[in-house]
Amino acid sequence: MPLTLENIQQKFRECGLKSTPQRTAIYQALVQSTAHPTAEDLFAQVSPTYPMLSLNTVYYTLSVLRTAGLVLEVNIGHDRARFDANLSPHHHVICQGCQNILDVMDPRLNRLASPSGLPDDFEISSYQVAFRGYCGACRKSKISMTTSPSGKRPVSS
Amino acid sequence: MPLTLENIQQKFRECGLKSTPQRTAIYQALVQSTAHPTAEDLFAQVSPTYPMLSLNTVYYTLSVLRTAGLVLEVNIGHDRARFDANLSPHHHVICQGCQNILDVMDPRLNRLASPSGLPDDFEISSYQVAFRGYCGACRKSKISMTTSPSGKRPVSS
DNA sequence: TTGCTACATAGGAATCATTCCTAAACAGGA
DNA sequence: TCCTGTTTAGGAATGATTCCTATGTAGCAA
Ligand SMILES: [Mn+2]
Ligand SMILES: [Mn+2]
Ligand SMILES: [Zn+2]
Ligand SMILES: [Zn+2]
Repeated sequence: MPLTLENIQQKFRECGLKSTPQRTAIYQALVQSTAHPTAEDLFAQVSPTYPMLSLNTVYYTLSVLRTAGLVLEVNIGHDRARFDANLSPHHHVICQGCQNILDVMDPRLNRLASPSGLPDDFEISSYQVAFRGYCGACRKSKISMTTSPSGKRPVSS
Repeated sequence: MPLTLENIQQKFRECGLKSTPQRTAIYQALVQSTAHPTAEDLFAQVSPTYPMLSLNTVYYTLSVLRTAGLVLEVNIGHDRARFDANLSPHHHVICQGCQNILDVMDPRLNRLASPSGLPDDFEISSYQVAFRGYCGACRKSKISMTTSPSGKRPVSS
């Protein structure tokens, strides 16, 4: 099933969500992306089509979609919140240079045994593996960046 | 080796760090804790002994210790930064009720194979597994908390 | 022991992502 | 078509973290 407008609107109806142009555009932009964008990324992408769009609405919409279970908040580190409409179980790798986040679909990671050594009454409901490293582009430019501890984004897809 | 003052001061010297009362107290508080405290947690703990201590100094000290490799920033989610002086490789579980973070020392988790499906030029340098769930105390009180999406901390320490 | 100097501290202001507040617009059902 | 509860936009508020800067001081050398 491709992501036609009717498809999105039906998904909203199934979740009991009103279907508005802004909400549809924000969700569609997120579904089409594999970059795990921030609220501001989505705002920048949808804004040209809806010049009246408020960043506030993006935040509100994302919280609604998250509550409905259509969107996941994928935060690696404690910087800006990043979002993911890919609901299939998977993990992530973040480039410490450009901060780009890639999906890691390796099915072995979805079978990790419950960890030992926890209190008996602690109940694990989920887990996420966050890999860190450097992408090819950032590895090449890493030599010249001895000063700043956190690099800028050279390539952002 | 217990954590005497001389021990801490020697460790600072080995890293080329000046040894000040504030710095020593902050690091000592972090070493003694297993709670992965925030900067403000540490400020609250050290403040009574050093009433002139600035929260700013806590942030600066933590960044210095992190750069020196004596302290790790353990951020699960993108909320406040939390710190860890436990340098042995391990992972974490966070209670979604009280936000307490526990260490997960299961050695199996330190042997995960490099994930498949990544671009060839991506170089993984580390990874961290973050488990989520509910501790015993929060499970018991979860029934009465249908309204607030993120609960308060019932037990902290 | 004394003096120098680079680093550390404290306090205030600035930053910035996110949330709160509120009035107007509107989607969806009656 | 009308009503009502939701959604939106915009402005203000919040709060963690960083920036700026003057003063203090640890560690080294004379
Ligand atoms: Mn993803
Ligand atoms: Mn830990
Ligand atoms: Zn990169
Ligand atoms: Zn708990």
